[in-house]
Amino acid sequence: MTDSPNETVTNLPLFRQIVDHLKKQIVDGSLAEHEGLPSERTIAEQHSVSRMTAHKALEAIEAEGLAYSEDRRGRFVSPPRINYNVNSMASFVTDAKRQGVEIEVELIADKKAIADAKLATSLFIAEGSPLFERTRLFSSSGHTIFFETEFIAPELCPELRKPGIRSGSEKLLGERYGTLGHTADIVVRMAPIQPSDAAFLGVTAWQVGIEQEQIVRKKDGTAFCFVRQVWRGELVQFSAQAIENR
Amino acid sequence: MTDSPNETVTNLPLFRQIVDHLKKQIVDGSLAEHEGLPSERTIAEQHSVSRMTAHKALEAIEAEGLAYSEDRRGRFVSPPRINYNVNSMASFVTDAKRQGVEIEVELIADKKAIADAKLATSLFIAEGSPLFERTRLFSSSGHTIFFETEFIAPELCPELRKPGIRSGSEKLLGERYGTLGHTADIVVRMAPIQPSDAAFLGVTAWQVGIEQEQIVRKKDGTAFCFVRQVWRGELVQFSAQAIENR
DNA sequence: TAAATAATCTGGTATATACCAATATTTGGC
DNA sequence: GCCAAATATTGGTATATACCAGATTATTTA
Repeated sequence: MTDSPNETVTNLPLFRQIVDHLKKQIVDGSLAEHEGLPSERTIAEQHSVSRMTAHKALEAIEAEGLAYSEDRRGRFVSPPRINYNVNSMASFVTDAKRQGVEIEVELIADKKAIADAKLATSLFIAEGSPLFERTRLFSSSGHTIFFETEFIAPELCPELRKPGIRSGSEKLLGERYGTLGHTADIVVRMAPIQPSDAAFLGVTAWQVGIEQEQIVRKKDGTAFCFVRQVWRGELVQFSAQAIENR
Repeated sequence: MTDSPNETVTNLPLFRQIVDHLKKQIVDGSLAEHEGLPSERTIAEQHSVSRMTAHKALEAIEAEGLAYSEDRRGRFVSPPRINYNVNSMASFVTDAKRQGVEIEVELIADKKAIADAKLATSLFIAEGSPLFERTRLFSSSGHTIFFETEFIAPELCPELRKPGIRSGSEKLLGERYGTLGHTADIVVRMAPIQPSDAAFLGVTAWQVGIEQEQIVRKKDGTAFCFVRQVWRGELVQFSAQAIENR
């Protein structure tokens, strides 16, 4: 026993105490979703610490997924996590709806591309093959959640060539491949968000997020589509189901 | 065109340039796995920046999963990511072995516990019910990767009561439930590592990692085991397979 | 009233400095 | 050669200060 009974047994760094203080305000609801947090300078003054310490505290709050920052605008309370079931090909959008979260989808790119080494390997096509590249941004109440870039090999699915497919980009994920998509190999990893990706999300570059890659296959096992998603990591949790000896 | 042709088009913050410099050294192999990086003070001197800037750069390198830090010892090059297939109940250990990574398992706790609210809900048992709690630490070449705490409800699986089960803790994951475990509901999310968990992993508290929760079920669907894992996020990637209309 | 301008606020970055406590290393004594 | 004490090194934290450039708001001007 080195601590005397009446002194608090914290031993926490200073900025951690500020984190706990802010956390309380967020979880007890005195700060609403998307409501602005006090600025770094205000917090520094309130807690009589330097601005750098306040900065560290707010950074930590972000890491916990309780708030997000917008460069030179301020910091705001994060909405709760959304669950994403990676095992189901069902639409994330309808999935979210079931959780009471309305998702907006915005098409931000729809162009032709050519397969680089990675895409070529993933889709078993030649490097340089033509592809459709389509990027969509998913958000909720104006707050970006993730974006997704699909690379579709038209040579592998003439079904998608017919008119309407490119204009159907507003469609929900679950409907996008019609009866074409059957299985998908998914990889999820934690990674810092690259500047170009951060621009899409309206997020500070290099902050840690979640990267997801999918290879979508037809019923016969042919890969025809490569999907890459970049998520604000604190906004989502992934669920899956394991089965023995699959 | 605001940039003149002969000036580098970086526009990167100072610490980012240091990150890139270190990154190069790591990826081209001039720094081996688990080899020590230069200290913050050395880097500060080498690049003529303040120590805080060097600190930020090294923090960023860690966030990218290229290095890890040990408090007051130094920073070291991270080993490459390990893949973990969440869809298969197969052993992570044998899975890793197939990738050429040898895993050491250490039992760090094996005791009786009682169900709190969350465990009670997950396992459909009464709050306060007795449980077996077992914690194991998984590492590779002495480098911790994750730990796992299992909560097993003995009332739900008398099979596990017989002698041998508690002593079998060195067994591989895939063998642990014998033919008992059949499916598992898995949730994966990014979260800062709490101090108590960080202690297990030998990692700085609050740094972002990956939390996994499993509810393991028998063939009849009865949940009998709750598993919680905490990973060094940069060390792993999760793979899964999605199937349409499962 | 509407548009242009100025002042203020914001987070991001950077420096120089300082102290702490755990860890490594060197040194000294036997 | 071995062990203990002194020293150096390390990452973590904290402060005070400063500048930048975009965002927001207030003010002035046409």
